[in-house]
Amino acid sequence: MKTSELKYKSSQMVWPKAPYNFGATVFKPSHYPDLTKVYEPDKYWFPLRFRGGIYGVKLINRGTVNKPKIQLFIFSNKPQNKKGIQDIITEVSYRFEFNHDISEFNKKFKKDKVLGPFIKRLRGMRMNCAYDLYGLLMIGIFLQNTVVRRTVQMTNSMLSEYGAKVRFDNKEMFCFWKPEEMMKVPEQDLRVLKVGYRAKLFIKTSKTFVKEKIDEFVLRRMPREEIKKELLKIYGVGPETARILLEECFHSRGVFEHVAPWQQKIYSHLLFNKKLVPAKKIVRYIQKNWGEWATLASHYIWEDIFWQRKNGKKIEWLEREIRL
DNA sequence: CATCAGGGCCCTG
DNA sequence: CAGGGCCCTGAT
Repeated sequence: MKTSELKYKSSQMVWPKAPYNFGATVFKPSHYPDLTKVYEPDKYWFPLRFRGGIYGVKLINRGTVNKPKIQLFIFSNKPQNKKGIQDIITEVSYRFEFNHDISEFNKKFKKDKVLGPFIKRLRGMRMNCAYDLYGLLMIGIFLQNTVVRRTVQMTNSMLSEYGAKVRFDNKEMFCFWKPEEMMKVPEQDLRVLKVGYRAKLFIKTSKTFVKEKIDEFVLRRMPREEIKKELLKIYGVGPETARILLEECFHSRGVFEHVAPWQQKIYSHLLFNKKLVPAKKIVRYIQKNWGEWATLASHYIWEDIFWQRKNGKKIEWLEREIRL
């Protein structure tokens, strides 16, 4: 495989809207590890497919939660111009919610009996999505109907075979293939990589992306319910994958309507201190308590336990559910 | 050894 | 609307 060397570099300073929690926003400990990004405390590297090109983006935290400041480096394989740089910054701002105003969320719930402690620990955390819609959909397919270990294995083998390897700032990582490429791959070639029946999904959804000219920039301007309707039309996208895409890629934060069985167990522990509470009850509870902020609220509750785990706390019941 | 379910989804009856 | 099948793998 050919590695793209991104040797042209530019640097800009950006000031996200406070409060902005850099670490908790760029890195999500609940996500499975893969080769598409690199995280170190206060630093984050990822490839960005944008307008037909691949760029390398590096974010460095130069501020605090209350006085956020981020240095944003762009790496490319050809010289950069002002307009291009500005457009990439706008895109990264969208993906990492630099300009979202969450002050109302904090004000409203910092003394909330349930949510308060979570907000205290993760204050300024937002949703993020380093991927474009197509990339995140690929992740969604890797997640379907399997355990995390196998998801990781499938992702890595597919990236090594079909991904675009990029190198910048002395880091190497993979960017997902383009749908135009994947739609032409014979199903048998994918089956060899042990992705099972997902082989068909990768090819079919790629064809859909190309033929229907699915454009996430158009979707972003539509109301949530419209986006959801469009996403569910894609073969292989059901309620859970749509939820992932809506929350992460489209930054939808007001509607909480679906929990997968795995999440159901974890929310049952965290919110009800019980082994298994009916999914419907969990959904109602979260939506009722935190209304137009329900998704963001659930995100705080969700990520918190994984941060504790990352920071070395042993949580027996959680380990059983993760099974890495 | 066999059987089963897993961070779903589609299709069928 | 319930239930079976799908790839593969580790757990039982």
